[in-house]
Amino acid sequence: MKLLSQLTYLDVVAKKGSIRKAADVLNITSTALNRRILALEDELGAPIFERLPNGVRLNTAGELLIQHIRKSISDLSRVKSQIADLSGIRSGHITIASSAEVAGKFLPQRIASYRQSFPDVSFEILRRAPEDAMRALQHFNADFALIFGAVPASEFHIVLSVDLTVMVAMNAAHPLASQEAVGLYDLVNYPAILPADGSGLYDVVTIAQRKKGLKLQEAITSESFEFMAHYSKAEQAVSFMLSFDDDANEDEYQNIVLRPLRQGDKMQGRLHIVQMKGRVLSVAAAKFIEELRQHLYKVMPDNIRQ
Amino acid sequence: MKLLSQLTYLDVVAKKGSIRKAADVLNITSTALNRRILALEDELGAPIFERLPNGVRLNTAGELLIQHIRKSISDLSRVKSQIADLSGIRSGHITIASSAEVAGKFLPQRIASYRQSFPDVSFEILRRAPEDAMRALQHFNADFALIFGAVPASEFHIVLSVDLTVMVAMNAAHPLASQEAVGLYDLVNYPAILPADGSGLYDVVTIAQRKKGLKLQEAITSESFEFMAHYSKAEQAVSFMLSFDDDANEDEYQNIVLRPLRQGDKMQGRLHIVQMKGRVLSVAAAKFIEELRQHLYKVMPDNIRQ
DNA sequence: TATGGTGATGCATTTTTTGCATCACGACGG
DNA sequence: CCGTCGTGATGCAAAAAATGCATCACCATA
Repeated sequence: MKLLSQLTYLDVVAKKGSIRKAADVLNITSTALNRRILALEDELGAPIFERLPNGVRLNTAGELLIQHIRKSISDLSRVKSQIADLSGIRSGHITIASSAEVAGKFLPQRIASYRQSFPDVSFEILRRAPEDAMRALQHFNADFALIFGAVPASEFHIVLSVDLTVMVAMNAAHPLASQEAVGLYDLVNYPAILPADGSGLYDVVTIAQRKKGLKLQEAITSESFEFMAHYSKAEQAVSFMLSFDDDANEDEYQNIVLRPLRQGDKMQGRLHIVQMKGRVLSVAAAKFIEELRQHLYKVMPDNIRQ
Repeated sequence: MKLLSQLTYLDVVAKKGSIRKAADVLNITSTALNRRILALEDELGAPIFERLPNGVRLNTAGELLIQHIRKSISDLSRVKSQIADLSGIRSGHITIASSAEVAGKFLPQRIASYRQSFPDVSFEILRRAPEDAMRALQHFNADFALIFGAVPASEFHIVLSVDLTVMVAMNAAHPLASQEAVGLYDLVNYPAILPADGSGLYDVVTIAQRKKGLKLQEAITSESFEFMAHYSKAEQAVSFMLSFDDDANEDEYQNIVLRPLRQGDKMQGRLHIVQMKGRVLSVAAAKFIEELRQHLYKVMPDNIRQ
């Protein structure tokens, strides 16, 4: 497409840090790309990139420009989506930066449900720790983010927040599985599988330990919640997952059961649906968020905040 | 310039309502312009213009797109200004939509003062009634506006407000000129030169008349404050002007004197410096507003609001 | 010191854009 | 009712711009 090409080129070069590599990705020769950059710098009257021996890097002017370009690209695709929507096409593309805690289980179901109504909308899920998810928003690499953890309301617009309860996940044959709810102190007797540092769930579990003055056996740390769940089948360990449904205590992973913590030991964290302040979402994205909102209101109306 | 051309073309066509006329302005043939539009519509997959027998008009999709394009143009020129500022060039262009009440006298002095520091910054003044000034902001035809009258804070960001006192302007030989302050009831004896309907000053004067239950002799209505001032020299009439300086009672138009209204008869209106919500101003424009602010604080510190 | 990577550049080629002439359509006026 | 005028659309040739190849100069690294 003509409108975007010039903008996209710059974006790719900035990301790749090399004109030749960017040209490779863009399926043009480095000569053409190089000359576009030179022409642009000439037009602006100032260089955009620093030339390093091993490539290029944005200078201050470039940082200013690329910020505008990324916003422009993002806005333009939104406008395109709106225009398509006017024509009754109902197509579009939604990019979501999501914390791992929700990317695995909650999101797929919601997307599938949404795509039953709008099969021409495509999705892209970026699995990002909270900090990286916010960066993706700032760089317009994601339309919105699902962040489990703290979000500075000064920089971002929090569309919706929901309190999620941490559940203890374990093998069905686990000694604690027979109890309806488990105590935090019981857990110290078993190896614990903890989420990686930087994830919101890690913070919640860590703070809970500190508050109760106890220490779990950190047997395994993993970035993958799928791994955590499956590993629980192999060893009598305990791990942690978020509950999106107050009823279901059984996880979709066979033989894994979820048990709540006892009253007083409950761990809670907050999931935020976040977008850039001042950003206008595409029709498709706005509808998807509306679908998320309605689902959450239906399933856990008491946990909604804001 | 390459980046803007494609965008500007659309903007001009939308404004002219005719491809041929727009092509004329842009110094290209209508063929080239027409084909650009066709190519763009092809790329978007939807028409942007309605074809009428006597030209073209934006359709809904076009309205969406042109809004984005105007914002893009405006943002890009801001970025350019910032980049130029980085290079220490301190150049730029500032477009101001200004109520007539301030465009004539107050603004020129401020601009001249500013340009002593930054001679490479160029200015463009759009003389607009409040409603039109706001429209100019929304269409990104102006960086900011000076509006004398009410501004809905929900849609616009009011950078600064200042209360301005209405002065009575008259010939130096006018019977009322000997008084230090004139009463509103005195004015009914003389023909009055009133600003045009739609201007903020007209509203202020009208409301004051209504409140006091009196009626001025509306001899002349004019959109031009210069005309009003000069006409006062020719006839023993009274007109109204805003005071930007609590000291000076003499206007720069020879033989015209300004007299305040008596206590209790005072008429006041508010001048707002307004920009679009969410809009980021260019370095040059931001500095100019800062200059305005500092000047107003110096000259009339007690009248500043917000 | 040799090597492999980087961006810049001259020149021929390809692709794109532009302009002219012309068509088809609809409004307006005699 | 028909001619005139202005509008946007389009085929074709010319002009302009972008591209690709080969090559240079530069620098880090081995």
